[in-house]
Amino acid sequence: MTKEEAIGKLEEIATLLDLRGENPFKSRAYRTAARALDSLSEDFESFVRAGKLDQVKGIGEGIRVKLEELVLTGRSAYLEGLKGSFPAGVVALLDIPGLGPKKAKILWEKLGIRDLAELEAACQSHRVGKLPGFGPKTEENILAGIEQRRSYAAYHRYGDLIGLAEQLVERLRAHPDVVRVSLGGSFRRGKEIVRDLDLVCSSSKPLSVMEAFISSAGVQRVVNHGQTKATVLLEGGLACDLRVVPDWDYPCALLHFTGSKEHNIALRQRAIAQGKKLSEWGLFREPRVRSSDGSKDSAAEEEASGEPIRCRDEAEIYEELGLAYIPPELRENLGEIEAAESNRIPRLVEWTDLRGTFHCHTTASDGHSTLEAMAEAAQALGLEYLGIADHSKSSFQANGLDEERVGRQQAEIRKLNGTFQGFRLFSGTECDILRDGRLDFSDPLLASFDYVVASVHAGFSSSEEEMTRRILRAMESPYVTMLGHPTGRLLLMRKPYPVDLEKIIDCAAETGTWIELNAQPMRLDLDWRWWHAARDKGVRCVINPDAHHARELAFLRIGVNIARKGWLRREDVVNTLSLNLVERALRTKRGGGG
DNA sequence: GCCGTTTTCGGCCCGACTGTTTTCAGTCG
Repeated sequence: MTKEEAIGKLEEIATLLDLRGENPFKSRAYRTAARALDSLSEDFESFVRAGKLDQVKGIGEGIRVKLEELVLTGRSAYLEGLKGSFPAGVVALLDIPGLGPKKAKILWEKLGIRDLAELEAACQSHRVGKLPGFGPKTEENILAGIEQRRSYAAYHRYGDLIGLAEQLVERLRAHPDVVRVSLGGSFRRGKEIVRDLDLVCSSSKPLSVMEAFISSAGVQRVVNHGQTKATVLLEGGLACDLRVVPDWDYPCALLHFTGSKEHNIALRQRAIAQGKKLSEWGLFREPRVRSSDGSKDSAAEEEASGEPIRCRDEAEIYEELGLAYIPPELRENLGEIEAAESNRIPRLVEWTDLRGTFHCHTTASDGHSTLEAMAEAAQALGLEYLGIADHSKSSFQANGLDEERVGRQQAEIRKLNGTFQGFRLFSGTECDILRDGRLDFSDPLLASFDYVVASVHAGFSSSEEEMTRRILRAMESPYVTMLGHPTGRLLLMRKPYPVDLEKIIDCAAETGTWIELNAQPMRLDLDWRWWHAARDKGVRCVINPDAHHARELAFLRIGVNIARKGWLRREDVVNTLSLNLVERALRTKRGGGG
């Protein structure tokens, strides 16, 4: 049993205890224990087998015994007993916003509701609103929550699919009959939300590749498959399409299946204007006029297509159309074709351009890695600096730091900085923007940090005017270096709070406040759609992982993808600056030179 | 269920918001 699996089991126990209405501190103990395991750096299984669990703070006699059973036998009688006391679907009720363990328990006990479908029916027949503690508004909210869940179910977050997507490509690449293979679709374009995965590969033996694909591990169901095309459902219901083409068709197939549709349409129109024809089957010169019934039979189409123009890769197709190469992230028909025409495609920022980052948490607030572990991980990634920005005191739920603990952390950072060579920790804070736009710390305390990330964590229900005023006021502060996750959205979970982003962007440009591109896969906030315009107004972007664990520094890569999608260049991203230059940049807004 | 100690049991993170209720419980961050 891996550590991650054990953590999952502990959390499952905690949830089930909540549902049973047990002492809330008991379930909290299981969650605390799960967090304690998460921070463990040693090899989990040997650690448990060596009987070292009792050294871990947060794991006492009771949980230790259950963990040992889990590791030695792979199961837990206690957990199975808990599971047996509820239908499996009851746990899913907790996914509906506004439904916690107490209400879910009432629904199950009083109305016998066992899953979301039954809950929906009960709300529609107004049986829920009659329960004590429930009312018409709750019924409405539950129905809206179920609807939202349904509409999200078909989508997946980019960040959640990276591992799986890369694995699929590697597996195909290793196949002896595969010549070239790539991901396509919206995933290749770096969209934050994707519906399915598209794979394109070239081979002279498509059947053998197809067979390998549909029988590979992780495929739950084969929806359909022929000689060149297959659709399968992977675990979690994610659909994955594979196209296999002869190698000379590969560039056009990849271009076609990468999209976007709008980009493809624009490219085709351009081809037609040049007396050419572009389709998934290839690029052709002097196409014959299409038959009047507009039929799309592929063989007939190829025959009618005219003389093929051989292109070795996508770049040659663009070249043939008189365009500079357009990176997949930009293929949304949002000006990239015009830019490619006049050779104005920017050199987009790359992961290796990053020299450091800000906005990371440690065990001092709600992070799971220590200051030392974070610094170590940053150096292992080759970064020159790392900014620590734990929560401020108003974020009780996140164990925010008060003035005294801030002082201690700053001292700790100074001490650690004395031990580094060519690396520096910056002392920052993720300071709450309070309801009236004031900051959670006094100016003198804010001045003691190297930088300040200002973020909204509460009062999401303010009107757009209030929220905008609140954030603008915070940005006016000379101590606020950057605005954290500007819209507070959680992809597929929570809508952004209402805020006038144009005003925020203008204010950022005027005050010299950086805007964060929060690279947490759930956030990816500010959205890529705003960055091109923000950049043109002179706003600087800072890509931050919002890491709560040392391994989450890797989120930076996802952030860079989104920055690329937002047309950002190296010079638009502050944390591509070297340590020396970034030190000056951090002082600029405070009037300290730079 | 864990921790720390007043070493045998009490405290465990807190405040705002929503929708219910008519003074507050449940949920959320």
